[in-house]
Amino acid sequence: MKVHFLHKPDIKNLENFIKKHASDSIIILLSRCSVIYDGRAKSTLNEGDRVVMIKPDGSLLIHKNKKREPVNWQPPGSSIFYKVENKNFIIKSIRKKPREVLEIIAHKIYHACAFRCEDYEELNLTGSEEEMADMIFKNPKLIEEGFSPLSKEYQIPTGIIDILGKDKNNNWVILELKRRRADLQSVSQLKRYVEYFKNKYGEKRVRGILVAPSLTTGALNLLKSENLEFKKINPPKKDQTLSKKLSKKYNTINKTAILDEWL
Amino acid sequence: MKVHFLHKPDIKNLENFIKKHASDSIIILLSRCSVIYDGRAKSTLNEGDRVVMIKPDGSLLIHKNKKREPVNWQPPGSSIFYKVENKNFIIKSIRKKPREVLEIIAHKIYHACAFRCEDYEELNLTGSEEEMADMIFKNPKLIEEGFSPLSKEYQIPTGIIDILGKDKNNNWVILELKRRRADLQSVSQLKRYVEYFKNKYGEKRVRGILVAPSLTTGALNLLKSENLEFKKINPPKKDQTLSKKLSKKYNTINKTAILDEWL
DNA sequence: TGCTGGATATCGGGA
DNA sequence: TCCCGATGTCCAGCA
Repeated sequence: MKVHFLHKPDIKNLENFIKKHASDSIIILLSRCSVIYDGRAKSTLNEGDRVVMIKPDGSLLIHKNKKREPVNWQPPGSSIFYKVENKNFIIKSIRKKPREVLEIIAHKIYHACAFRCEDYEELNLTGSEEEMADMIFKNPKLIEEGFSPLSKEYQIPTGIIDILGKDKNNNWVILELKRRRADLQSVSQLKRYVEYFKNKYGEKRVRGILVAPSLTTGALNLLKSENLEFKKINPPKKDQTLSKKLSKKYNTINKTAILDEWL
Repeated sequence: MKVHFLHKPDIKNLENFIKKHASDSIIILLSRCSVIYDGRAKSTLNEGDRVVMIKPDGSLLIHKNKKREPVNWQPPGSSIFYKVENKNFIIKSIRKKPREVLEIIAHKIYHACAFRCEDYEELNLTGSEEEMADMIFKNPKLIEEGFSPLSKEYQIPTGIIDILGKDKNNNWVILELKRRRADLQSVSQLKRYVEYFKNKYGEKRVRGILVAPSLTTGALNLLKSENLEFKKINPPKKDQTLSKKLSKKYNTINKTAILDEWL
């Protein structure tokens, strides 16, 4: 059985339900609850309806009816404790380092599910900064004619340079890559690396280039005033399909047709 | 009725179920699905068991059985479409700006819930950077004797200064606050602000102080070499309780006793 | 709407 | 473990 559930459970049944399933299933509780958190910060949340999700890896999420972010949470590795007290179902999650304690006082449980979630597939993502770096390494003249990349992820005391290389005049070139619009922090980062290299090799032999699809106005101004450069490059997106097994299974789905119908 | 649910629903029933509830309820689907995303980046996720959560504000989350983060998602404001095709239930979420499209191909739906989630309470959080700023404004000698804060969130072309003030010798003092261990980026940020002020008011009349509970080694080295300063301060945590109504309702719960029992 | 920086950020990689 | 930076970061506040 993939899914077990209790509708409007008796609180004693709920306790057994969680005891039975929490180790290998995602537990979802539709509940009316209050929440107390104390750790890196500290918070309270008064009584309201929320979705509580507890994963077998110790992650815990409490979701309101809005936003992408959980209102309270614990990261993987946290330990779960629970008990019944005064007709409330109380869940406590403890993270050891840093020490953080989260307590859910569930006044009502409307519905509980346990989902034995079998998943052997990982996300295949394309369009990352790393892929920009690979592309530039394979095709350095995307930056400029005569550019030679020498090192990726080159470590210096003030950080990690995305790509270090030399230009056709043998100047050092430091690239800072951003997959999205670059901002002031991106420029600061590049400047920090360039300054270290200038201290080491002399003012006139080090160039810094910010590589990104675009720049904020503030970033552009700072870049200019610091004599740093900008090269517009978009992160590459590889072609992707779902696995063959899948395409076969559902080969009558015509994605273009779906799109036409919807858009 | 707070909660409606379908166990092993017929796909046609599911369609009606979602049509009926999606506008005012959180929809949770325990499903076996594949996911395609294309937007700022692009991804595929092959068939596996996942929890899908759709909120009335358009947020959409797809959770695997591990980690705090959803494997795929859409932020609030996205539009949901759905339909049945080849015995699959297909959900499409479209975000307009930036344009991002997410498609869930649900091969099986094990269980579906709709939760009319009524929640009028907001999170009360303490221990933020903003509260550090308030504390320093009220009690400036936490920084040093004779420090006078003049402005909070002071905007300059290269960013926003947390606290701008003067010391007892009438030097400008720029504070950069961090609620947690400060790193290289924190130092760069402070340095960026200090450099703007030095250009404006002269080298010797501007000090920069990083205010945080601690520093990484790299941050400390950079701070020293740039003649910036460090002041160790922890973010304050206010006393908090759940609302009176609540404490009254559950006044027999003794939190200390709970802690003793558990820890 | 764009810009800026905080966040209980989370997460992964490297030393 | 600490350090460092990416993230489809999300999100609020402000000009």
